[in-house]
This record gives sequence, structure tokens and C-alpha cells, in this order.
Amino acid sequence: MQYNHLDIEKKWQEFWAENQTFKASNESEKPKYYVLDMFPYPSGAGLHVGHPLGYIASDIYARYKRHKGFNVLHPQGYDSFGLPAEQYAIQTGQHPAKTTEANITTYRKQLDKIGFSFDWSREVRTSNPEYYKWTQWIFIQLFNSWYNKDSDKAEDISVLEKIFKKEGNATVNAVCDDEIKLFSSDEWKAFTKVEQEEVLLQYRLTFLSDTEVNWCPALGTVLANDEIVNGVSERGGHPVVRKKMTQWSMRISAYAQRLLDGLNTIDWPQPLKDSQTNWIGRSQGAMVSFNVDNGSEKTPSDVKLTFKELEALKELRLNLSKAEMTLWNELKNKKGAVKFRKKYTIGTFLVDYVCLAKNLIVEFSGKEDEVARTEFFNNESFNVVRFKNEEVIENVLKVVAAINNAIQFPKKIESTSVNKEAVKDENQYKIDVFTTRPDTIYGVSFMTLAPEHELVSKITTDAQKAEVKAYITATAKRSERDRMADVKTISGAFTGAYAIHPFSGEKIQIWIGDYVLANYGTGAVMAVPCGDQRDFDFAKHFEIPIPNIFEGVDISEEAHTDKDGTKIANSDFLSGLKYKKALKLAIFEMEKRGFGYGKINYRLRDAVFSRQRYWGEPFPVYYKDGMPQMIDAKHLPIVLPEVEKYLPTEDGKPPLGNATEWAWDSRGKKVVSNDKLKNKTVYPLELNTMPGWAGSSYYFNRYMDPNNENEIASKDNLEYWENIDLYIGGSEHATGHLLYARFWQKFLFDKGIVPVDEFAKKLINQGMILGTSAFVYKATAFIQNGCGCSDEKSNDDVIDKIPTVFVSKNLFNSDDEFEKVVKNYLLDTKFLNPNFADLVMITKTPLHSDVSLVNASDELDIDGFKNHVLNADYKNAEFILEEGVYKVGREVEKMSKSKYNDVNPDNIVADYGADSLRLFEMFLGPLEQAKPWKTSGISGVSSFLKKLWKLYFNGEIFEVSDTEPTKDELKTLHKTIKKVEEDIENFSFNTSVSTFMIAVNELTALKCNKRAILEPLTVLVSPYAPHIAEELWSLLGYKESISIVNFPIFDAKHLVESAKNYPISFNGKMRFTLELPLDLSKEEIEKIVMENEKTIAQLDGRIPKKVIVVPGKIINIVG
RNA sequence: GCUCAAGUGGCGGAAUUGGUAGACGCGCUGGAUUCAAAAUCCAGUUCUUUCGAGAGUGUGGGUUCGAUUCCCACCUUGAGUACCA
Repeated sequence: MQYNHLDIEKKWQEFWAENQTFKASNESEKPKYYVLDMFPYPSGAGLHVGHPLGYIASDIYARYKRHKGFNVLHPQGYDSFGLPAEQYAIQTGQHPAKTTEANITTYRKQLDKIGFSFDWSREVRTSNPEYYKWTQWIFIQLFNSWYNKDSDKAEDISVLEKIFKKEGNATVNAVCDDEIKLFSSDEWKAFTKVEQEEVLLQYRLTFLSDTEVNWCPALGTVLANDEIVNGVSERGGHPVVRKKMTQWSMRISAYAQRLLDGLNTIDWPQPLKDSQTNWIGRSQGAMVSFNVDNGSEKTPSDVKLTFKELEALKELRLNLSKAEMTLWNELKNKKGAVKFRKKYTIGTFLVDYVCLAKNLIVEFSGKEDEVARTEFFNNESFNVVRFKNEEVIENVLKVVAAINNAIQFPKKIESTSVNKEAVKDENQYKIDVFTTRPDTIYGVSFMTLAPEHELVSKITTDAQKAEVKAYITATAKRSERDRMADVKTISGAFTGAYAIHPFSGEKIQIWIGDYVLANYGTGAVMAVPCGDQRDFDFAKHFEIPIPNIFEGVDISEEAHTDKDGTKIANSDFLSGLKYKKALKLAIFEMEKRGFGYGKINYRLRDAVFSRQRYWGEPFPVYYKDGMPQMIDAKHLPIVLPEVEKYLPTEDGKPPLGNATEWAWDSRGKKVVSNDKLKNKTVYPLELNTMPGWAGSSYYFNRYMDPNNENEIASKDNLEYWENIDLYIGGSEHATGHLLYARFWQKFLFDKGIVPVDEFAKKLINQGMILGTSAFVYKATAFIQNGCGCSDEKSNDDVIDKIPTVFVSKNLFNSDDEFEKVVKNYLLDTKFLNPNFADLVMITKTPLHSDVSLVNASDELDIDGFKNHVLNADYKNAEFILEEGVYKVGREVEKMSKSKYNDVNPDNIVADYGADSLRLFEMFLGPLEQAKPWKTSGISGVSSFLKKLWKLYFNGEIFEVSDTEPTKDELKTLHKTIKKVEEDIENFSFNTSVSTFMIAVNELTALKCNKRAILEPLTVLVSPYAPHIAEELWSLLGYKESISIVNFPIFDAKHLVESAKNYPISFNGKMRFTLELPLDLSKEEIEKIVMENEKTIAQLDGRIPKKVIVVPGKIINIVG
């Protein structure tokens, strides 16, 4: 019987659908295994053969795990909100829901044809209200949470409110907006409701903020960076401006460190982890304050300790008394502005604890020089509180409360001498900088501010005003893109102002320059030209001094950026130290003297969560007195309203501004018509929608219980399925989806909603499938200029007679040869009159040909080409052939419609079958690698399936024998079991396809049709080629699906050999082989080999220096 | 620039606790079958060669009895990322 893929595949796809073969149960005795593909967006273009690659791999793994006795969850769904559907809606007026639905239908049909073992009963779509109800719900949870740095997790906002009520915000250690005002509990209570909400919004994990966006007035939308080309919109070429817009943001920065740490616990590809690490961008350094020179004399503080004294201090810090320890345990967790340090020197005094930011010293009483201490500390503007040992031991909490109080309500210090700080007047400005190299602080010779820095206008001297202003205007004109792209041009302006070097007290120039970015760090840098190339270039350009602070390093040509192995010089107390020690000591000194502190900075910025689009999740938010209010979760989902047009409104509001039914009735608890907005209890709803990543940041959890109406998923299901065991998808999601999803997972974990804080244990990036484009070479004829011909018309005639000509690829190696070939052809065929031959010039134009017109030998189907819809112009073209055929050129490019190298899986499935497609996609090469597609290669796997089929048949009759298998047959089988199992575990699917081919070739040669061999073989093949396996399985007499039959068990005894075909090498080069029994000793082997005539011939009389015998492996004769 | 990955026949690729380089497939060559073609089957297919053999895994070194595999330097390609202080 012939193997008929069409009938077989249809039959089993229907069988699986009817029997719900792959429906996963939430309860099972079996261990669980969760395999997931990254959420597909159902685009209108449908699938090309590159798309299913990852799905096939994950499907093989899922099917394998079922054979291995796991309860497998392998769902699929659609990330169905998105821009393309909205774009299409704007162009055609069709509702995006409709086109999305149609796209999904096509998509599903295509997927079904490939025979995936998806549990479709769990399908989710992000654009379904039943689904986005939970997206909205998570948003509300984020709104109702803040990040407590002390407990290092998200907590409910009510906890924060309680703290505010009790003690104000001074002691709160939270991730929040910059520059939060301090308030006491009384002040909090005195705030109006709106004021309180404003404050809380600064702490919430999702919050409103003014964000700079690329606004395109003509399109009425915000554009992503890559939608802008040369300062204008990619579509339409309209101007784009930077504009501040109030938008929802997510405080992902709160999770920066945990997102970084979590990477160590998951098995993801290193490049992906690297790019996340890079994106989070942790840098360790110091915040340093530079005072701007205001003319008053100021001497640098000269109190410092030697390195030796510091080491001694370190020792002291480790040996605390019991009371000291008790109090330290309470104080050490305070971070940020209320961070305490223990055993610290202030002047020449050693204090027990100090909070530098709040100028508070905490000491144990009973020190001999208490009066002198107090006086000195007060002079240095420190408050001092003292406690007795017993107080701490008896009730440490009471002591801590007193300390908190002292922080919040500092006593006014009555100084006994002139307070240095008193000279501070309103002209005293400070410039804060973040640096990763505090060790190089003595190399600072100038400072650079971003042109947008707020201090620029305040400190610029009158003399420099004009220049600075001109520079700022010039930079403002340059787009951020321009500024980033142009690295070569060095530009800047001197402000005329000077800063005071905090250590040396020297005056240093303050410049502005657009190489400093306003929105990174503090928008200012301390420039160390000898240690940073950009600072170096800047200093060279503007002739600013470049002090060298590196021992024995030449910096005349370029900056010295290495840190390891270099000693610091010319740096006062840092001189002679290496990077690490200098860094620590510099930070230590800064903290002691109070103008700097060690800090960890992250590049990761909070994520903007608003989109001015229609086709996205609406926010469950309305506005009362301008403040956002969450709609109670029990009224969700808030369903996307209908609109007439999908464009922004005329006054620039997002598309939802077009909705007429888009107001919240706070009494009726429902969405009502905008007409009712006059009513006191009806409020406007949010007009923005959520971004694409909202719905895809938790869908993997929803699959665990997709139809639950009361919870995101039940606790039981979440605990049973836990997280994804294997996640497969493209590397383009490295920093978008995969970072945001990890953030949400950690948040949901903090809130106790999900049981684990990483959502995917193992992740694999499948490589792209590239297209193998086919090129035909068109000849274009034209008349040479300046030929001196009088009659132009006759020249036109000459050209008109010449048809379009295509030249086969191997007929030319150069453009000159090409021209010659074409001319000769035209002369031979009389298309060209020899008299005009010299007038005509020929040029070559390579054109993409549809790859479906080319066969495996690169030969073009000429008739097919002429009649192809795209080639109407070439109906009468001539083809210059080589050996009777037209050969095309080949090149590997990205697969796309525009290059005519895209291949639709539907055609492959129709011609060769889904099993062939699956095998071939795996056979192409390693899963993770990019590889070109060439349809011709599929005949190899296709004939493999035919050969496999034939093993079970004798002519037209299905015939399987029950006789005992031979040794060789068992050896083939078990070799195959071993290799296939190893390959699947290692995700090396390409090699197992080869293994199957070898097995079938061997069994065919052995004429094996034994049930004992073929049955296990069927199971082995089943994950890869499930349709043919099911068919053969049923022919073997089984009624149940093959999908949960146990995987064959490997037995090593069938692979034991008694002899080995030894390779005999001379100086490492294999010259011949020799079959020898495996039970020989080294000496016996050596003897036999040395006596062999081939060995003697090889040696040609030489005496070997050494003979290496590795039994069972190799023999190497040296000499 | 930086980070990462990868360089093996005409092509996709295989082989690494260091032990026969080129498995398997495509393509190609020859043969069988056929009126012919498709399909199928058989044999061959890294290069050079004086047919003895020799060379060979991006290039140049090194370690080793032995290197595609380990180390160093360089070249090329691809991916990501960037005035990140």
C-alpha cells in the first residue's frame, strides 16, 4: 500500500480534535511538565515556514514528555491586541476585532494542518474581555502597591498610609519619585484628600508621570524611536516634536536588583541574559556633590586618617558589644536618606553610629570627653543623641523610636563658634554627579552639565550668557537621534562658573556639552579627562588641562581607561593605591566628610504604560478632581467602547476620545453615556489604552486556569503547574516581553498571588529560518551617448527591436562577459543589426524570481516565469541558456514576500505532508541557529517516511512478523533509542532525524519487519512524525492513540561488541584500520600491530619511538 | 567602540571528558528500470595526485603521542547594544 499523507494526516487531526487527546488535566498522579511557545500575534499575512520552527520543536518535546509519563500542559493562544489591526482599521474602517478574528481563523487553520498537540481548550486571546479583565485587575493591584526597600518587596498601599498617619514619611524607605517632600504625621493628617492622593501616587507601583514622547501632530499620535526617520515620521514624513505628556508608568526600576539576581536562577541562553543585564545596567559608584564657587573663601577639610588607622577601624567595627550589636541590628536595615553607619570618625572622634544624610549622631553615654564631643559635633552641624547601655538592652524599640523622632524633628543647633555652614547663602548651588570612578576624583579638571540642566541658567556668568544661550538653542534643534548618532563632533560651551573640588578645594570650570544626557543619572558629570575618552576629547578640544593621576601611564594621546593593575598617583591620600582600594577609600572619605556616598545606579528606567491607541486594553480608571481612581475589581472588565473612527480626536485626544459611551457612573457602577458627565457622580474615564506587553506579561499563568471567572487562576492550579518548564521563542523578545513579564511575575509573587517568582525555568531561542532567494539576470540595452549619430529615431528602432533578455547564471563572470554574451546572442538571432552593434550597450540587472519556479538544480521553469502574475512584462522575453537550461543565482536573505523567497507551509503540507514538514524543519540544522530554507531538500525526509512505511508492508499488504529479532536488528533499535533520547533531552532535533534515517536504512537492508523492532520504532518516531506513527500504531492493532504509550527503554546489552575496527595512526594521522578483538591486552595489541605488514610498510625501516595503545579507541605509532 | 555567537565539501549540516574529519540529507556523476519521463533502486562524490600517496575543519602560533575540539593573537560574518558618566 502506498503511503498517502493526505488521508492519514486528515484522519488523525480529526481524531485528536474529537477525542481531545491533548487536553491537560489539572490533577494527575503524573509529574507535571509545562511547555509553552511565545505568544503569537495573528498577523494578516499568515505563516511562512519560519514561524512554525519553534512550535514544532516544542511540540516534539511535549509529545516526548507524554511518552515519558508526564502530565503535559501545552497550550496556545493569541496576543491579539496590536497595531497592525488598528492600522488596517484606520485604512478600511473595519473593526479591528473583526479583522483580528479573521486572522485568527486563518492562523488556526494553518496551525492545525501541522499536527500540533496543543490543548486548544485553554486558548486565550488578550483582546477578549474575559481575558483582559485580569490584565485590568493586575493593573489595579499595581496601583494599590508600593515598594518597601526594607522588606525588599511590594506591599499594600494601606500599609504605607498607616505609616504616614503614624509617623510621616521620614522613616519610609521606599522606591518612589525623586524629590519627595518630607512631612510629619500631623502634616499628613492636615492634607486634603487630593493632596494625600497626590503623595500616594508618588509611591504607587503604577503612577502618572510627565514623560517626554515623540509627538507627531499631523498623525495625532506618539511614535516609537524607530518610527522616526531623519526627524520626520516614517509614515507620511510629518514633523515630530518632543512633548511632555502625562502617562501611566510602571515602577519596574524597583525590581532592578531582583531582576538581575533572578537571572542566576534560570536556565536561559547566555546572550539573552547578557542583554537583560545590559539593559538593567547596574553600575556601582558614588554620588558626589560639588559646590559651585560663590566667591567666599573655603578651605578643604583636612581631617583625615591614614590607611592604617582605617584598617584598625574596620577591625573595631567587627567587634561590637552586646548593646551595640542590639541597636545596630535595628539601625542597619535603614537605607537611603536614613542610612546609619557604625564606628565612624567625625573629625578625630570615633562615634558609635551616624546618619550622615540627616546629620545625626547616636552614641552610648558615659564617654569621658562627652562635652568636648558635643561641642565639636554641633560645630560640624551634627545633632547628638545618647542612650545608656541598659536602655538599649531593655527596650531597643523604644530607643529606635526616639532616634526616629530625632531624625524627623532635628533640634536647632546652638553653635558656640562660627558655623561654617552659616556662610551658605542663596547663591550657594550644588552640582550632584554620579561617578563609577570615585577613585579618580583628583583627576577632575572640569565638570560638564547637560545643556538642559536646571542649574545652567542660574550659574552662567553674564560674560558667557550669549554663548551658552546660543549653544543651548543649537542643541535643542538636534533630535535625540542626531545627538546620539553624531559621536565625532565635540561641542560645548563654558558657563563662566566654577565649582570647588571637594577634596583639593581647587576651582574647576563648569561647562555644558551635549554628550551629557539630561535624563541619565543627574545630568551632570565630573570630567576626568585622563581616565575617560569622551572627557579627554572634550578637554583636548577646548584646551582644558588634563592632569595625570595614573602612575607611569602615558596619557598624551588618549585616556587611560583600564582600572586593573594601575596605581593612582598625584591624588593626596589615594596616591599609591590600586583601583579597588582607592575606590573604597575615596567613598569612605566622601561619606565621612559628608559630600558624597556610595551608590548603585541602574540604567533601567520606569516603563511607560500608556498608549494613545484604540486597539488595546482600556484602563479601569476614572478621574475625580483630576486624580485617578480605580474602579472596584468586582465591576471588571471595563469593556473597550465602540468608536466611529479609530484615529485620534481633532483636539489631539487618544482614539477613545471619540467614544460617546465612556463615562463612569460611580453610583450605578457602570459605564454610561458621556451626556451624563454633568451629573456629580459621573466621571470621565481614562482615554489611553495599555501597551502590547500588558496582556503578554502574565498569560502563562492564565493558561493554568483559563476559564476561571473569580481568580486569575485558582491557587491549586497555580501551585500544581507552578511555572513554565520549557519556553521557546525568538530572541527579539529579550528585553521587551521577557523583562516585563519577569517584573510582573515578581510583583504577583510579592503579593502572594503566584507561588514562584520566575515564570520560566528554561528558555530556548529558536534561530531564524532565512530564505534562499533566486536571481535571474536581466539585460538592459541602451544606446551609447555621444556617438555622433544624426538620426535619433533610427536609434530608437534599434532598441525597440531588442527584446528583454535573461542570461543564465554561469555564462558570465563579469559585466563585460555579460555584455558580450548578450550581444552575440542578439546578433545570432538577428535582433540586432551588426551595423549598430557598437552603438548598443548592455547592463546587467539581477531580479528576484519567485523561488517556487526554481527546482533543486537551480533551474528556472521558464514558462512558469513568463506566465507568473508578477512577470507580465516578460511574457516575450528571451532566455540565453546553458546546456539547455536556465540557471538562477542564489543568495541567502531574510525570508519575506518582497524578496519572493517566502514559502507557505500550507503548500509544503499539501505536497509532502505535515510529517515531512516537521521532520524537515528539524533536519535543517540546530534549533538555536539561523539557517536557510531550500524546499528541494525536503525530498530527503519525504523519501525517509516512504521507506519507513515500506518496512511494515509486503507489497500491498500490511505484514509484520512476530518472530524473534536478530542481534543486528536489536542493535539498530537500541542504538536509535539511545541517540534519540539523548538528542531530545539536549534539544538536538536535527541529529535525531539523521538517526531515524540511519535506522530505517539499516532495517531496510536487514529486511526487518519484526513487530519487536517496529513497534518501539513507531513510538520513537511519533513525536517527530505523529500522523504516520498513529496510522502505523493502529495498523499494528492498537485502538488507543500512540501519544501516551511509554517511550522504549534503552538496553545497553544489545550494543556490546566483541571486536573493534582499530584505526592505526602514524604520528597522529590515520593510515589504515585493523579489526581486533576487544579483550586483548595493550601488549598483545601492540605486538599484532607491529607485526602487521602495512605497519612495516608505513614505517619503511624506521624504528618507532613510542607506541600508544588506547584499548577500544586508537593505536598511534610515533616515530 | 563594547558584549555575545559562529567560521568544516558545491549546499544544509555531523563529529568535542582531545582519539578513524565530512555521518545523514540535498545537489552532482554513472548505472538499472522505462517507448520516454517521473518515481524507485544500485554505485560513486573533500581537494591534489606521477594512483604510490599527500594535504585538509577562517589565518598564524602554542600545548599534546594525537587538536574541528584546549590556550594565545589575528581575520571575517552575524546578532544585540551604545555619547550610560
